[in-house]
Amino acid sequence: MIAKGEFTMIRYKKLAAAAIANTLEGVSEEDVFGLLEYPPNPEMGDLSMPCFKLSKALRKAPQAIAEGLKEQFSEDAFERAEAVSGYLNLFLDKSKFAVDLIGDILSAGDTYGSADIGKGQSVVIDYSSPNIAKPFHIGHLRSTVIGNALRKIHAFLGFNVVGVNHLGDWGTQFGKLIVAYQKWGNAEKVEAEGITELLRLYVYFHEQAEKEPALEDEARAWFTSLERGDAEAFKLWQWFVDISLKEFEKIYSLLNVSFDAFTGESFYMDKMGPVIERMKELNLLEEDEGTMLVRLDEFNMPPALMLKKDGSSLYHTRDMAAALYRKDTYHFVKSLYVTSYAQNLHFQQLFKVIEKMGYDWADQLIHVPFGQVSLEGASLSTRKGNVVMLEDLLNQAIAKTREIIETKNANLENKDEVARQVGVGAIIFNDLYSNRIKDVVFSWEEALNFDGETGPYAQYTHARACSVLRKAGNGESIDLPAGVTAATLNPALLQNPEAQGVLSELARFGERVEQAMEKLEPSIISRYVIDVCQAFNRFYHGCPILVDDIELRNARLALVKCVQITLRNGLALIGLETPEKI
RNA sequence: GUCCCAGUAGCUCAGUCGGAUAGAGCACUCGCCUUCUAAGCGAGUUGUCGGGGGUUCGAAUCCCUCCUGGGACGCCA
Repeated sequence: MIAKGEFTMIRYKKLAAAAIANTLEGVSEEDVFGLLEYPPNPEMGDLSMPCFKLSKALRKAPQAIAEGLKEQFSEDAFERAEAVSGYLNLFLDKSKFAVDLIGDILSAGDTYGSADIGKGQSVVIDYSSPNIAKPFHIGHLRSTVIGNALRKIHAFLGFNVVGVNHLGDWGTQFGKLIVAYQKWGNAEKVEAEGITELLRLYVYFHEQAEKEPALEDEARAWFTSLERGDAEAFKLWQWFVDISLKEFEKIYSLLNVSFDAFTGESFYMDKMGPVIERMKELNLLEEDEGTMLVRLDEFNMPPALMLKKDGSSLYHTRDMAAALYRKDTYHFVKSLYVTSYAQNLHFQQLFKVIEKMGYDWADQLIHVPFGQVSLEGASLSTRKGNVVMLEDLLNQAIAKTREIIETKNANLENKDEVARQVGVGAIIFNDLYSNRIKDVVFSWEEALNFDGETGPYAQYTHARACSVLRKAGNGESIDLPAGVTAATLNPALLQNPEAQGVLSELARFGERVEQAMEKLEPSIISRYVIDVCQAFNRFYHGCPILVDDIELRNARLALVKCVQITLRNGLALIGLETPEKI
């Protein structure tokens, strides 16, 4: 049995490292392991060690070292070694490796690629966090899908994950909304049109307030009542929140995204007082022009405002309370904030203030910034109407998918469900495909492109693998036919370049998952999935699977099953569903 | 003005810890469905890795500097 997280490739790397370290004076196995890398192409072997760094210590030329190592290298798991221009190139015993790897994947199934490195540790992830009473547009998509992917990646690695939706559900805008509703709104219309109507009232309030500034005072007064627990204000606020949540839930359900807690800003209203008191006790607060702030000069940062002139709180205050609450409640080893890079300074300040309060876990707070979305180069603005509603985008993608299915696979049984899975997959994948720090200029054409490195391509490839598996069996199940196992397959039949290409991709899954976790970068998984698809499609076109030769057929089928498992697991990590038929 | 981030093929982007000829997709041209899903596969064209210095056996990657673009910089979040 294989220990969870101990992947085939890692085992072989360790064997190679041990064998090499054995023949080198004063160089540890760990050192060698760290030096090992994957050669750029298969002719150069499966693993390679550059000898340049050893050159100084050993007082020998790299090529001489490589040749010396080649002479002494002895390890059953490898069939040979070569010394090429300063590199020691190792060639796996392909048969042994194929059997091991396929055995690992088949026995692990849904857990292939997972590990338990996070066992017993909690990670809090704050993501999505839209504002109540404002529509959910494409600008909110990134935080939602990046956070969702990080959540799944951490869970896959054994962490206990707490997904938090830090809703923007508090602030003076609710006073404005109450005033606007009472003056110009009606219940039926709000119930019928939801956020659309709330936004209309909100915008109308601003238009009127320009002519009649007293409205602003009225709004402030209502918000004060709300903070004091006024029953009427609270009832309206709760209603607005419920209406918004109902619409957000619709989006989250389309996206297949979920949370463990919906603790928004309002949740922390009674938790900020104690934090302010504590900062006062520690002499961190300084009065300046009537405000209270924390100086951060020693970190070369501007001061962090904690209280306004009128004594009310700011986002820093709320985030302080939230950070402390999360530590007390969840005992996290990492607490992530998935927001746009526009908030870089805010979070750096926040973390420093917590450090200054003496909390040694300040370094467990991590901002996960991502690039900004713009529309035709102009920034998104709800009030200017320069915005694309996420629901519209998703529906367009679903409709387009539905059309394609109609022309290519009209007999598919559950077309609507598959269209949703693939259409939504296209949108999610598109957002997770490049490094999260890159800015995105939204384009309908690109978002709805299903060719090449896209979600539909990956899902299609998965469905294609399923199709072969179905045809090999009873026409329904995608399980391998009875008797096809790693132990019985003939690995010599998987030595052609196409099959080898697939195997070497499959072997790297576990390392990629860990990399994605360390760098907090879902795109590493997206890229990997595409690499697997490309290798598999090459194999698919080059090597007929359902051939008469039963031994060859079974060997190839086992490989197809491994691809199907890896694609399904990989796509699940970035939040894509994997229909078996498309 | 100060600080942070980004700059790689016509476009969108990968590029591991500094390693071997800098890679994909899109677009364009051509070829491939009487074998398993053509949302696919193959072939072809495309590079001052923003510029200039430096460190190194070796730099797209590290350091310095400049240019361009984006962002942040006290009472919004």
